[in-house]
Amino acid sequence: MARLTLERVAELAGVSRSTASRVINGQDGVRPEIRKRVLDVVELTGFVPHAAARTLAGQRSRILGLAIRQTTAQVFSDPYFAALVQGVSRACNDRDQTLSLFLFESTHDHDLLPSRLLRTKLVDGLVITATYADDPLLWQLTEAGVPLVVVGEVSNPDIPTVDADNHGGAALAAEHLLSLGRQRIGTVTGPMRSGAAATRFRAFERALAAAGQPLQPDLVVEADFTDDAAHDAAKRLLARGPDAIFAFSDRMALGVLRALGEAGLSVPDDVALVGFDDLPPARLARPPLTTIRQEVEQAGTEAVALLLERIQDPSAPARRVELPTSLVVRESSVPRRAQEVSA
Amino acid sequence: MARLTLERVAELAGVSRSTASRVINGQDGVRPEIRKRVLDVVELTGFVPHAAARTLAGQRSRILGLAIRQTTAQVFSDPYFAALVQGVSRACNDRDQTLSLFLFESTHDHDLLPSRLLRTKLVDGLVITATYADDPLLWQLTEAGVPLVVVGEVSNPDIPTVDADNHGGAALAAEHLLSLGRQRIGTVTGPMRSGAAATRFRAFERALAAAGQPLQPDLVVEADFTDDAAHDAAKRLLARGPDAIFAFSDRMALGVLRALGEAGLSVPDDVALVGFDDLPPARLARPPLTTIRQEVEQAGTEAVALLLERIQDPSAPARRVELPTSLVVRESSVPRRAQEVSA
DNA sequence: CAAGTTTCTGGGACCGCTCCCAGGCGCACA
DNA sequence: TGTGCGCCTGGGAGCGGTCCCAGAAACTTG
Repeated sequence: MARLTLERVAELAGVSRSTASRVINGQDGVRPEIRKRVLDVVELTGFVPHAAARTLAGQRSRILGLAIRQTTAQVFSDPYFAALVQGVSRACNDRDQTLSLFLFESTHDHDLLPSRLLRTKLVDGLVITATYADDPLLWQLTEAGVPLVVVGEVSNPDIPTVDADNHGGAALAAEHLLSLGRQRIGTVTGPMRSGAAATRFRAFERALAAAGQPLQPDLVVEADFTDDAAHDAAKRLLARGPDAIFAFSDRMALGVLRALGEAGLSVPDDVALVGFDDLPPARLARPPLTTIRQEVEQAGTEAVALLLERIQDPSAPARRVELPTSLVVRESSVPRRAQEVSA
Repeated sequence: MARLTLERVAELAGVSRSTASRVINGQDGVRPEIRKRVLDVVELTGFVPHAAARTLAGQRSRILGLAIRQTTAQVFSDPYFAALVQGVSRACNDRDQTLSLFLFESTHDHDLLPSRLLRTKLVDGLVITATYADDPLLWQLTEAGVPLVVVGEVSNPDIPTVDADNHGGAALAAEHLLSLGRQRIGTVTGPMRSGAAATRFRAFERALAAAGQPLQPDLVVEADFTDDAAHDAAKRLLARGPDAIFAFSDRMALGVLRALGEAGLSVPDDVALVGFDDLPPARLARPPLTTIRQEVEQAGTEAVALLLERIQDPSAPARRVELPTSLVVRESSVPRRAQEVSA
């Protein structure tokens, strides 16, 4: 059986390749009657254009890459990335793009990204996340002329980004803990070279200071967004007797929670706890976690939209989208007197 | 600047396109001296062959698809899939393949899979998971002649699969709970049309029966692998007073744990709990979860290996790889008397 | 009704690579 | 030294589309 090609479809419809191509790509300038004839044949045969041929001839692959740097082997199991992937995937499906996922370890697969995905012209553009604000990779990529969108913060103003309102979110957390009357408010931060962590930190610090209750340096510990690191960091922190902790992600909050449990401290009675993200684990934790909600999945779809814009017009100024954050109060931070109220 | 193409590389090396191609593809039959000349030019220029052109000419895209059906919006956040993706991704990187991720909702994106990924010849083959044993999609795909590997169980013997030893794992769980002296052993199963769930159930049932302590029908409740469903199912189950529960996944065990907590029951004192998977959440749960360990990430890499075999020789008999399972005992099922031992 | 437009349609030239085939060259053998 | 054979190498023909351009057809307009 001869392969089904555009040529064959054209033949069956009694038109030329060019005309068939126009119809299939929805270009106008084809008489309705002829258009219908072609569409009928397409319908009948189930013709679908060959991806590679299209790419080769048309210079566009309709494949978008999603690159995630794996700091540790477990990073991808972070529900944050799961949600992000979900959003990106949905957007790709909706906008007729194919998603290519690229998980790389900085050390090992580093050059695979440029060579495998980019210089081969496999992808039209890249959504990239889990990078640091001044990641050299980003410069490398922009210089290579790859359409790029970063989910998170970057220092290079020519790169479009989509990010949560980290500033507002952290401020909400601070105000909330203050409103509970907590006096010794501590924090388990992410790595400070991460833009998100740095921003949350500054905002948190500022909000506490504004309330006349500045953040005490000894109540600040740094972790790396994993629960294990947060657990260890929290153990150090607990020695300084905080009565409230703001963890920079839910996943880290879970680690903190574990440390609190091991120390025999009750939440929120002894220590109030607030996380960041509002992903499923927050709700499932015992006690359920108060957290700063951000729209991770939406960030994914938004990133795809930005990337498509970028691909179409690479010279347009880089847009930056900021997604809202909000406070979700659960049991891990209810006021002390209301503590006996159950879920 | 003229684009860097194979032609140009050949020119720079003073050889023909064909020879350059041979060198780049590692074929032999090229004089070492000439080979070196070409490789030097490649090194110097950083040439990488154009993916689409290769695909078009060579009939192989070097792209593997990973398709995951999304039963609920949250499925992908299941750490099981996270681990699987991780494994598949790593294997693709190692074996010079690109990974295309396709998350689809049965209802909405169903036909996107065949048309977007397959008929366009975008992918050389497909790893597919989260399907049911007799999923019509699988027949459809095999009939379309797409090289296919399923992670899980399928009824069609012509499809290669990689799967955990569900039978052995479930038996381990049963024996373990029996060894604790539990009398009223219940189970929260996955959906029975899932092959894994069915197998685990049969094995669990059989192992209990073999010990002269058959599974009581009223102590069996079915859920759908999500924690919420497991939580609800467990609430029903608890009314029948079980003293041990085997949940068919860690994620479900977490839901059960929540239900137990809400019912004021202690684990493992009142009810011993065993999960399945041994993914990170199991260790992080309070108390840490006894579980049946399976090598999810390895399943991913194995699937890629099988798929590559399949692509190379589609007519070879379908291999089935079974990965070992093992019992990991943690606090959720320690013997009653040892309960006071802390972590 | 001729000439000038505008609208459609068809053909050719690629896109960059792989693969097949033919020819050149060197060597062994007779 | 002539012939045969094997090893390398180069050229040509696609792979299946897109895009540009020219020419045909249909429609204006004076």
